[in-house]
Amino acid sequence: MEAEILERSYNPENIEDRWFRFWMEEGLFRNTIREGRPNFCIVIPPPNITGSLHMGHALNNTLQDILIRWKRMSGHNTLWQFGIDHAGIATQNVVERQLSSEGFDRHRIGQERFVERVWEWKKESGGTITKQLKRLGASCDWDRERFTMDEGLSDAVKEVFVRLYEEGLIYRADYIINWCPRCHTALSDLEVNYEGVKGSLYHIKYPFPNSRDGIVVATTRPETMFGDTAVAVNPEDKRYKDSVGMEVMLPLTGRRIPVIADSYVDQKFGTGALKITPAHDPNDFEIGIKYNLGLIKAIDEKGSMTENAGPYKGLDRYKCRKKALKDLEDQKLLVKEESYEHSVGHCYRCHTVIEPLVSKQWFVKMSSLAMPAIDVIKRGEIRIIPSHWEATYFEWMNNIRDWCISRQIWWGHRIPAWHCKDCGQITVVRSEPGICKHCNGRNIEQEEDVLDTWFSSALWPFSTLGWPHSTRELDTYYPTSVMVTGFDILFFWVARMIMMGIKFMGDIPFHDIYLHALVRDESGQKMSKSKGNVIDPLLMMEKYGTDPFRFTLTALTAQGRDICLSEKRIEGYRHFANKIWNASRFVMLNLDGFSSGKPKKESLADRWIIHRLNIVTKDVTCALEEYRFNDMAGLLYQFWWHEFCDWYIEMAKDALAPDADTLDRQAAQETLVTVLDQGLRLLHPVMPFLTEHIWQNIPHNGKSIMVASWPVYDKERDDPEAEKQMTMLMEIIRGIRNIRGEMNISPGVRLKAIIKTQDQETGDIIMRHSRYIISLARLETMECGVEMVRPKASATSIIQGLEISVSLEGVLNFKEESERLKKELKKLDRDLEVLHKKLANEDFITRAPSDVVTKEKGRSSELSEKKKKLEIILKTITKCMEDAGLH
RNA sequence: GGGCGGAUAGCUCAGCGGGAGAGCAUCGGCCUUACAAGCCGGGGGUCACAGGUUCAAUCCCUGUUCCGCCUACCA
Repeated sequence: MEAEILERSYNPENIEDRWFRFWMEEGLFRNTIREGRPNFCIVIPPPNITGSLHMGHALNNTLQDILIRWKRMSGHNTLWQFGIDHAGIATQNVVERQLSSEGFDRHRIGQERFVERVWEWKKESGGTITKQLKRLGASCDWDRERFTMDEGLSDAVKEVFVRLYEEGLIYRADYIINWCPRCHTALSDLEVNYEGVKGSLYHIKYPFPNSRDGIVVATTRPETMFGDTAVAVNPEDKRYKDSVGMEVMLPLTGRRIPVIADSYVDQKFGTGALKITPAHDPNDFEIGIKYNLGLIKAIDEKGSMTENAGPYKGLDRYKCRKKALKDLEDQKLLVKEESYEHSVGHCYRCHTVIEPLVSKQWFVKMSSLAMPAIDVIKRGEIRIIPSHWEATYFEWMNNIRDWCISRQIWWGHRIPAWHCKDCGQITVVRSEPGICKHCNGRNIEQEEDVLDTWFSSALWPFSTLGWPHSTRELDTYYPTSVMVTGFDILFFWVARMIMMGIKFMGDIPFHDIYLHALVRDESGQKMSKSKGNVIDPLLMMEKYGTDPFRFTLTALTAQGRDICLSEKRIEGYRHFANKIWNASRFVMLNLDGFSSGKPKKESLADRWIIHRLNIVTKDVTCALEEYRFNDMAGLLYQFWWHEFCDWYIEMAKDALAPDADTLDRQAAQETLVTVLDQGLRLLHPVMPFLTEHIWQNIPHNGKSIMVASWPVYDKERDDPEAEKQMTMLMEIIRGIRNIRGEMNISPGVRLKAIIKTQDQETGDIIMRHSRYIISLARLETMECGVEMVRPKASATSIIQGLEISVSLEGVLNFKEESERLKKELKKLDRDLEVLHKKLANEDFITRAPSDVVTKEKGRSSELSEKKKKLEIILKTITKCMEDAGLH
């Protein structure tokens, strides 16, 4: 690749697409397995086929990409397994909508044709999210893309279903389930969102036969009364003691139902009498079983009333409610209506109010699967990060309920079960059996229901690697390294993967679970289309560049905290990208005559920045190891901007000047290239495009920064002496700049500085590096030594025992300077007061650790010393003011 | 109802038993030829409230208030 001079400023447009293509063409994303290397594997949380990239995806995949790129550079065998989820209900909804716009519905074209239509749709629109993830720079092994509905994964699904069925862990039963009347399917408990809804609590009188008296029940859903099979009261309830065992008449239909007593009923709620509708309420269902009440279905799968509702038959459930209430009122049986807020289940896909229904469905028995999945977390075989999610996990797993896995839709894995019309038995096998296993009859039909999408997702960590076949990838990468996902699907997905992994692979699916936060808007609101507060990641990437966008997400990803994203932050980090761009540009413009090699003459600044680079390498690596993404970003930001750019580059300028010593220049060039190279590598996982582009244009070895080695901390390169000396020089420079700033002296004015040291040695160090101070503090001259005398008309700072005076002959405003010193003294007094109090405390001296005491004593004497010096200076200033007649 | 998390600068957030931090915003001074998407400097906080533990608390414990979130069968 030919080097090019960088443009004057960072412009992401021209570089992102280009380098992504380069990586693809070079096959750098591809998983390569080499013996003797550690393995690192992430299976992607599969995006929905219907999806397009939102902030959650952007965050989730940025973090995964950071980990994968880091491990790839560290020399691991790496696989980031990509794939897509068929999203049963969501996809079916999309295609149904399409059909309806053409004037069809799915029942008219039939299941087979419908499924074909979905595949057609997938071919056209299914690739959207893939393209978008590539735009984000995701370094998945794109050649290994899998789809939950493809052949291999479907085999895995069948295999698992059959084995669970054979073990008795899958069963079919009549049970109360959550029914979505719009999607026309059963849903698992997790797929129902409960929301507070303002409704009413209706008090309805159920009369005794041949009596005007009766029992008043309270309900939020009067339309379900046609399915009532009893009225229940608390056995302790004195009001109803005599009624238990009697019968009441169901209003509007006149059917008789018994009054029963059960302690489940809360005397204090409503009227203390509860209507029992086993076919339409999960609790009532339980009570129904307990008392053998039978099931009367009043509402059908479309949400309309059944013949059991008598004259209301065929009415929509809400229309029926309205009409029934009016009729009850006419009959004076509606005793009271009070407004009441309660929570109502909604379909998580289409937001329709869920109807609890009794229906024949397939279930997975969970308790025996859950137990080992609890243990692996307890034993620490799988770590959840941040760990506080463990409690939530245990809570759910310990109270786990059976999982309803059948869905009455057409898009999904059809349940591999065949019903025999002759003997009524079920045959569950891996492939079309042809005959009934029980009676050998040929009159069999496959179950129409399909499986919950999460059933196939639960197998994801091994099905994508080839299971049930034995493959090299499966051998190498299972258990995978880490699962990176949002906490919102901890139960939906993560827990189920653990259970299935243990069950079918005999091993955990991953070692770590990193649960990241939700991305919210800047005021902490969940982003949603209806609120109109969504920030579109694609728009952000276009506007500010992918790298700054990724960096922003990374910098905001603190463990256990939600992310409040504002566009301002992205803009800010674009400035950071520009800074890196320009620092690199500076280096490239100063490489005349550069030849790589160990410098013969290192300056203090060279030693210092190499030392800092080494430390940052250690810290960044450590942050990654602990999933502290925000710390990683912060460390890199600080190092690049405030150490490399603000200090090292400025200090190197002298050495690069045309008239500078050749050896100095060589050392500076070598250092600049080294820091740039290593600094870019450290940054690459977060900002892949920018770093690749720059890296390709500086002296480098290797094909791509993507596969350049990850920098390694080397204890030998620690240089605490350089750090110490630089810190002192930096503080001196800051001290002089501070005076300039506070005194409002323009940067154009060159100053004279006089530094009085306490010992000769320090003076020598300062003099040896005076060029840094002269240049960065913009001095004309600098003198330094033990014997220095402060000029009368000068402003002074005390730093590390040094008395730094800036001569301001003729320009010093004595009043201003005395104010400045007084301010400084006031601050000192405050600090000293605290310290004195502490040191005067006998308990502190005796009980605090001795190093703390020593430190505080040292600080105290340092500050006292400083105070003394400042007071003397203030005195002379005051005297000067008096002499000049100022007050 | 149960559980979890949060309350730190104007904003968004780190930190966490011994000297209150960052980015952005703000104010003052600068076109100092890598960068005005920049440089230099400044101001700004009883670390929600009340107790307790400790030589020492923003940090640990208890309680209160307010905000999120998860979870649950009160009709």
